[in-house]
Amino acid sequence: MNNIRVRFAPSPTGPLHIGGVRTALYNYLFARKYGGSLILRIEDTDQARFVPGAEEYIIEALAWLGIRFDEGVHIGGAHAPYRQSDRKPLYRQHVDRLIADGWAYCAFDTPEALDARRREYERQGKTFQYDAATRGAMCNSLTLPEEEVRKRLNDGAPYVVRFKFPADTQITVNDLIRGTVTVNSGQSDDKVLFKSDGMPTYHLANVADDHAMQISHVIRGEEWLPSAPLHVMLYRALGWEDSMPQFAHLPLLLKPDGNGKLSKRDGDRLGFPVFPLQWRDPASGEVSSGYRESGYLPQAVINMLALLGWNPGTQQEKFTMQELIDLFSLERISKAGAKFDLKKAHWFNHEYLMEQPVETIAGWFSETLKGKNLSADPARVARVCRLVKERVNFVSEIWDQASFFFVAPESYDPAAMKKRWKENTPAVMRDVRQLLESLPVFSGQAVHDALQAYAEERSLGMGEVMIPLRIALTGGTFGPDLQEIADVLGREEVLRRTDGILKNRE
RNA sequence: GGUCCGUUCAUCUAAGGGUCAGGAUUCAAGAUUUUCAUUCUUGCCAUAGGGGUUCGAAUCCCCUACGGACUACCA
Repeated sequence: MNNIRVRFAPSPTGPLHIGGVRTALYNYLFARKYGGSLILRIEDTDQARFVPGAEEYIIEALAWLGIRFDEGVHIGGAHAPYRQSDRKPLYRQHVDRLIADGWAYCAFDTPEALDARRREYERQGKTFQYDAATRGAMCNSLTLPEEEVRKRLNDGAPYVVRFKFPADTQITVNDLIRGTVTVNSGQSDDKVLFKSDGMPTYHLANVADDHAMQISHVIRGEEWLPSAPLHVMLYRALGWEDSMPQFAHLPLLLKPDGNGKLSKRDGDRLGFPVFPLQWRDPASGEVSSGYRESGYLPQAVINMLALLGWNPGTQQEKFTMQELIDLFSLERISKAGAKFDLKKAHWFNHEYLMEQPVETIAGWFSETLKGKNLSADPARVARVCRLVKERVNFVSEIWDQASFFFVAPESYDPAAMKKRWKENTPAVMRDVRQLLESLPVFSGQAVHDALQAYAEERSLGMGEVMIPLRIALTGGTFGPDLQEIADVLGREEVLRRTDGILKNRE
């Protein structure tokens, strides 16, 4: 119907981090909003950094978050293959054409030679750059005699292909978020397009594939802005300028503490996951936590990420995926980097947790119980969840709030005892015990009424009666309505715990 | 070092020349409650600095400062 085609093109060098997830999300929202297509392309041109399992991880993580693709390495499509290593033969022709047209050349300098050259410049306080000014002094097809070049190529000598950046032209990149960015070509070095291992570099592969896959908009992180002029030049050199995609460079996600862009290594150092899913590094065995395993709901992660660098201009803060799709626009993406806000992430999760049916929450909490070798009637678990859910941000916190429903307290909060367990309390508790035992019908309401009557009769504050009982039942001064607690626990257990605390204080 | 990008409360951000600079999160206080939490109410807190342009600037321009990205045969 229309020609909006965008892609998310991660490199399988490890787990995706939330910055990457946000890039994927924005691409997804943009595609959906305009009825376009989203493509998942795997950019694995660096064989040395390939990490097994990373591709599967990326697919699973995005699926968990509800980001769906129309074409991609995992589902195929009209432009398959979608993995760059599988597209290897396709790149060679572009390189050959660039060389033939004088846009690129072969360079035979060894990594060691380049290193030496860089060090030499450094000694003189300068920075070496392989460009129009220096390429004439290097070992390449521009400086070597034609015959020598042919000989080296025939002999299979290792070489790379470099882009021949013009010495002095203005290159303009039109960015949908930042406006016009102009740089002089003289600032750029002759980037390697084709490596000695026969694989293209990111720059060539990216441009070639975006063109082949008819990508209309390149929405990617700001770290790519400096190389965007090269990409523009590449489109021009390959004769594709007319169908060049539009660029939108997203602001970076920053570390919440100090400075700098959020990176994979920040991991759990800062108290929040940087990965959508838990990741176990296959080489080191090191485990990094994920949002999913930490108890975040995918909707919360999506909502939080969507607002890190974008907003609809209204005061609405909570959005369904469909609302995000309807509201999204590239124009409303901010230019400055955004710091991750842990507290707000918690708040979002709380909000979405509250929206879940109690049965769902109870289902999750049952797993926690199972893990502790506790079993309970589903109706009872659901009831407990209903009582405590508003007090937590994560399902994992329910246990902290509700363990006493399943296990009698083994100790009593010293601070609470000090403050609330008075001299006359044991006597009061013995009366309370008596009262509850003789209740004709035991219910939360009955307990409440009986204690209220007792307090009035003895001219005691409700707190003097209720709080010690609360401590007896829960171990501290926290938790939901005491009447509800008593009701769930039942007479037998309430009496047992009352005895328990009295015995403990003797 | 060089090139490019950026800069509104602690954090995410709104206000695209004229508003008491708004909202959310956090934090604090109050109310409520038998506890804690929730909830409700209130409060604290910002246009980096300096120059212009203009009747008028958070908004446009310049300089400075600060921050960031990039500067590999990595993406």
